[in-house]
Amino acid sequence: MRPKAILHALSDPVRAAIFTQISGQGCVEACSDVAVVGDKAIPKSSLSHHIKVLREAGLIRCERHGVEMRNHSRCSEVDQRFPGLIAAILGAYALVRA
Amino acid sequence: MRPKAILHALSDPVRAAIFTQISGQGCVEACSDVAVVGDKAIPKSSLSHHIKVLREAGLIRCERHGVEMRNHSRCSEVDQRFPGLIAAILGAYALVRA
DNA sequence: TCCCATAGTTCGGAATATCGGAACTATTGA
DNA sequence: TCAATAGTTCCGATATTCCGAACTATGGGA
Repeated sequence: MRPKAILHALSDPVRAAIFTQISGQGCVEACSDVAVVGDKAIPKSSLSHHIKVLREAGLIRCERHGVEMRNHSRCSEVDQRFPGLIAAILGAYALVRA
Repeated sequence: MRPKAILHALSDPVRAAIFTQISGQGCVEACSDVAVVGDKAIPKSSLSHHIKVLREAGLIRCERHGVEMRNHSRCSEVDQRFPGLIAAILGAYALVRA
């Protein structure tokens, strides 16, 4: 869980949106067919890649539950290690979107 | 000045170190020959590129003074727009280095 | 004025990363 | 065992990164 990987992961607006969604909803994200993030259609192979990047950055944890994968935010763990980092980043994106 | 560009710029530890150095010293950075950032030697073409990325992200401002270029941190302007962002990022790197 | 030295940028090619369609694997239910 | 759904891996096209070499810009002499 290094800053480099976290920043790289969240420097992509699509991944930031995915992470926001995972953090907000507590979990889940279907890769099947085409998923929609924000208002953009993402092919499942790309989504799978994005989720891998988020996982390897330590931002989310993935568990297989039967046929589907559940993605959980590791927000609190990251925040414990790097206080305020995630809030500042997601806050910055939110400011732009507003 | 978008979060995407800022995060991308600072997701490179070398650029984060350059930015920290510029923020700390107020300015300056010689591209001539080979510069040293942290304890790593950086060819001047790479350094020039890094500085361009920082500039285009809105993190620094560059002024030519005679033959040399002076780089100033735009930290306070960025902080006004995205409160806490830079502090959180540089803080995260500092935690790792410590 | 002309040339040199120094600071920095741009070019170009090799290495590397990204995106997304197609094929593949994994799991469950019938 | 087969079908359906969820997700991963492969691979080719495209874009990015890195860095040496060539180039540009500025100032200071002779």
